[in-house]
Amino acid sequence: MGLTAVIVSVDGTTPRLLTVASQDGEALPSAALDDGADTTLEKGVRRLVSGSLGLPVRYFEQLYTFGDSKRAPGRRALAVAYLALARHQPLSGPANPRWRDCYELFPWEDWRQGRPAVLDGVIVPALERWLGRPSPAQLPTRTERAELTFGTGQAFWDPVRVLDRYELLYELMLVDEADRDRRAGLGGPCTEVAGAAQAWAGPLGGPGGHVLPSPFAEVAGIGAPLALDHRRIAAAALERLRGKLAYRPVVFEVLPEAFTLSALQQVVEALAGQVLHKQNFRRLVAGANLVEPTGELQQRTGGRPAELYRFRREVLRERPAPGLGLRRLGGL
Amino acid sequence: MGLTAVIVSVDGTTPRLLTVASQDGEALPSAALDDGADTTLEKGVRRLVSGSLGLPVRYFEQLYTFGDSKRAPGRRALAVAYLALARHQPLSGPANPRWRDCYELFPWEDWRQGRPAVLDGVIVPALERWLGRPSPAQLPTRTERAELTFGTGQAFWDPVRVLDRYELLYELMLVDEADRDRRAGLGGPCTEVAGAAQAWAGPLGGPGGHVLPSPFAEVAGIGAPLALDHRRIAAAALERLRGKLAYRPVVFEVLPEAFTLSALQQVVEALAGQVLHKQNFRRLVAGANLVEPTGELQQRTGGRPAELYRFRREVLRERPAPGLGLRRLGGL
DNA sequence: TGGGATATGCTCAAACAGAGTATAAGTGGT
DNA sequence: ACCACTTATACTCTGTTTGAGCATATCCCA
Repeated sequence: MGLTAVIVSVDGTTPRLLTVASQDGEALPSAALDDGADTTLEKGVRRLVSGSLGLPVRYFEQLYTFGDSKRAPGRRALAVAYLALARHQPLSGPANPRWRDCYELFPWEDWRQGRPAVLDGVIVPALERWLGRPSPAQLPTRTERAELTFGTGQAFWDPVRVLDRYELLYELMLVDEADRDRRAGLGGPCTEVAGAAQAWAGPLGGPGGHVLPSPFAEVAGIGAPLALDHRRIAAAALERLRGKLAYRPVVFEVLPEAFTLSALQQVVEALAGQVLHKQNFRRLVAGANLVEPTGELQQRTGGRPAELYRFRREVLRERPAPGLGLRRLGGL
Repeated sequence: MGLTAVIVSVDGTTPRLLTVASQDGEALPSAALDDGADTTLEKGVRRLVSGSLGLPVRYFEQLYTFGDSKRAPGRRALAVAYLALARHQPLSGPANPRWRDCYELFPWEDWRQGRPAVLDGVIVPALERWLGRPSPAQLPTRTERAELTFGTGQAFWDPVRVLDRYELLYELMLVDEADRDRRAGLGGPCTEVAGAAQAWAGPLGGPGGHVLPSPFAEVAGIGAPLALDHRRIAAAALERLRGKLAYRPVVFEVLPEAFTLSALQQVVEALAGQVLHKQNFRRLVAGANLVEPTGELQQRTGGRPAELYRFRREVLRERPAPGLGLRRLGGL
């Protein structure tokens, strides 16, 4: 039983996650659960994050438990993964901690400078090859899956479906670890995650598909891999975080005490991987009463000075945010 | 390492969850993880649900991993909980399975007949007593917590925060198992769940509070308890399910193949614990293209016959559902 | 045949989201 | 001191979505 933490911060406009050096290469910080000391899983995570890395973590939540017996060579490794948010700060320590740019791991997820080149350069062609040789029964399913996850065809790009996309790329052998796992005799189906998989093959059955033989491995893998299945875990974390942005004020946990509205917007944009309409964003934030001015100004913005704001922690209790009116019933 | 399943169905207008008889009393179906057979956690759950109960489960997703070493007497019991959806059907089996009315467990969650009596009868008075004797530092925090979770004061009732409410009731000793756990020397802080707790005590620190001494235990506990912490797990499941209703078409997994719009609405209302505006609900469903008419009519509705519809499974792939535009950024 | 019940269709206003225009107030160079 | 440039902030306009209610259709049953 292990614990794994995906610790996220934002450095200016760059979303980052913390990695450490491990015997298997760059990895997410992990630790075995100490049955004596860790009376709760949360305590275990705090020990892992605050203790060994000395990092003040401002928010965390349980992400997912990965239990595939094939996820690591040899042993069955059950890992409870946590998502954590921290303010950006310099790192040091025996484990060689490092703030990694999230979009080095997931280059296709950053749409802030427009549609990422890797999509049309590598991914879409690979998807087309994948769709080009279908068993007739599979074709519609595959087409739909490709369209929905990557927003080809009619569908839109949904910034939240990070994990779906990663898993499809894994199946297509477009990420290095797919090939690596296959060589190691692992690389079973990507089924085991977040309730995402089973949507494809109808009720219950996960894709059940194994990774493709090989012919798609001609290109160098996209993005930077991590040890074991840690990049998958990171994908699940980014998905969760993006989803959370929409209904809970979590961004503030990676922002300093006082910040400008532009800074706030940049952080949201960094995590969402999308640009937002500036004026409307401002209206939204103001309307929600999420922040209050500190009275200070930030000079040297390069233009007009910006007012500094702080998060109104009270809103954590105020927000009407009725979860299920007809209003929020977009999905059903 | 155990698996626990919260299997939900809807019987007419009654949401139900499956319980079995155990040595500790009525419990959720659980099983130890079989390291040999269960190469993935999902397989383990399928074995648990389909295998031992013979129930066709149409959807499931991992819910949460409960790892508090105090959650059961003696041993450390780590349990991965899954949420599962099934169509309602008669049960039988050696484990004495039974469809329990969800709102027997959580009477305060059903607002379909108006504000539940137990709120003003028991809960609000207890909250007021709780707020009446605060250490001065605690008062604002407690007030805010009470208001947000139970929608007293300014705040609205948020149908989704099922777990928050259960946990507060547990701390207030208003549910039987709180007292039971205390006697058994368990009943540590309720911290360990779903990222809900830490919202209260500011960054990181969970409430850290232990259950109250005793003076609140004068009333009989509210609702029907389950073994161990299973009612907490059920609360987490209901919360997840209510949240999911808003953005994923999961209701259809508990509905029969063909259904009327009224039946669909009744199921949503049953799970949400809220009544919805009929005409608008209809407009919403039609507008989302979620269903298509079968051409059949259902007679004997007591009034005009209703058209029968089926779920358009294709929408699982169509839905544009852009997750993060400014549009969906209500929470931030 | 008429009353009651449910299903279904349509209207209307308020709130909201997306996009654009205009103005304010700094910085840095000349 | 003045200029161009940059960023911040305010306001407008329009189409869409939501909440709520009214009206009509079509059955059952007494």
